[in-house]
Amino acid sequence: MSRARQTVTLTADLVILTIRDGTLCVLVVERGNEPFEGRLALPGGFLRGGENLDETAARELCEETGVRAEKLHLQQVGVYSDPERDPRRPRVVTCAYLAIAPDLPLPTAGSDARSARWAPVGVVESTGLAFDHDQILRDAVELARAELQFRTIATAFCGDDFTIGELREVYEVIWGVTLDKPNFHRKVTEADGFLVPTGGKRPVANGRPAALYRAGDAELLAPPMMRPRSTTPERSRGR
Amino acid sequence: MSRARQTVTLTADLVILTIRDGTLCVLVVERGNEPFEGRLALPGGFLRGGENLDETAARELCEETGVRAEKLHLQQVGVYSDPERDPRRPRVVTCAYLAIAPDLPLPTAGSDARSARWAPVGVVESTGLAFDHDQILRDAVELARAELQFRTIATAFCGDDFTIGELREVYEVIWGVTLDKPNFHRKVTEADGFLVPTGGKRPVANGRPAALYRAGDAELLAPPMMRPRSTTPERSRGR
DNA sequence: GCAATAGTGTCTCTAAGACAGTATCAC
DNA sequence: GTGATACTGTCTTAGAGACACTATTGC
Repeated sequence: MSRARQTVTLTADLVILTIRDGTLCVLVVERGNEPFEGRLALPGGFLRGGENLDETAARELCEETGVRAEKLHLQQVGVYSDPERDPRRPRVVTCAYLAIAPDLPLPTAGSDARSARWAPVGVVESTGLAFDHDQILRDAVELARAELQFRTIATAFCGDDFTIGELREVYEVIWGVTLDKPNFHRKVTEADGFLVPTGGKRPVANGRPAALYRAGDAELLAPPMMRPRSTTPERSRGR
Repeated sequence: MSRARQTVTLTADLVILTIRDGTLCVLVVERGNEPFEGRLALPGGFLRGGENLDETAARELCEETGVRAEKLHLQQVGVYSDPERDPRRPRVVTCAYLAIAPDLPLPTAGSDARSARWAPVGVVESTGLAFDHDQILRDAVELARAELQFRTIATAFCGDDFTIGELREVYEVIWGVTLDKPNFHRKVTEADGFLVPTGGKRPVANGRPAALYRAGDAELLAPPMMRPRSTTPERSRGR
């Protein structure tokens, strides 16, 4: 029996991150069915006939956020396949995806009437999620932290147009550090293909208006954005 | 039908890399069954009852190389789930793993009498593999290239004890570049936790004997090993 | 001695970090 | 004007790269 090939069902679970009010937030849903009915969980869904898992994830992402998935950053985190991770039969194996979205209004009273909402990652990590979603969330956030250094995904947290101050806030919130404003400004404006100035300006409550930028073509950030070494109390959260 | 939950079988496929005679090589097997009978493919196997996919991969790795999987580097690359990737029913979805091994003798005439053998990655990429294994191989090699910069996995290509010249060869072969010997030496010996001197020396054919090192505790290489920008004709191979 | 590889010293230059100083807004 | 934020200039310093030089072997 234990040597037999397993037949499993596959799901794609989403860790959709955004920044709201200076806090890293994740989209969670309240489960309406067993198992773990009433508990918070990551959104996700089953693989369907004609699609691959990336398409499953993109479909779910669109359903949950109301935004075309092509406009958001979406990448695999990993596969979670422990035999005991889901009590259902046949075995349920999931592929976790990291999605990054700007601060957008959810379709709360939408057609599905899903109880999807943004919750601060820190809060969710202490209250706990269903299944092994705590582990998935930790892994996805750690992946996002690492990718910020070498790839240009930080712009995915911002809207189409954004200021350098908003981009800096992305790094500061996700890494839990404070960065030097002048140096950050020089660094990102000089990184080739990272930012494209739109020419527009955004008035600020009090102060000089900030120039607006759009995301450039580059996917890789060269040279990388170095993460400060000293100010890193985030390590303690790791596995 | 297309909206129905799919039931699938899961496999773990392995991209086992090593360096032989100054060439990056991958372990391939000749398929003995349909589909793709007689074609070359990556080794892999089905998920079994009591195990998760990481354990499936570790078991296969041990079977193919004859080495305890804990001694080798093993990590997920990604999930490949296109509906047409495997003609069998039920659908076969695979999770690809990257494994890194020192140049070791294969159990060729072993119990299983598997036709496993090392083949240069460049040759395999031009002759082609079964299924979507060409894509998997490209992704795994690209992952290895990227990870070399920031993690200490290069030591996994070496034996227990190795010289700095051997370690430098790992970088040069995988990146397809030549690195400055003195600068490389200083860089890796000063990186905290990367190398531990054993005190031993290895005589060389012609020249001063090289000091021997073992892999240190660090997983992250800080500061990272920067990959030369100019000498990179490898990009053209990408997807 | 010569050839070959291992390893060190030193100079240059780029880029990161610190931080003073300037620009442009609301009031 | 003050206060706030955006942005620029400049100095310092760490580290990458180039490369001359020394060290230790086989012959």
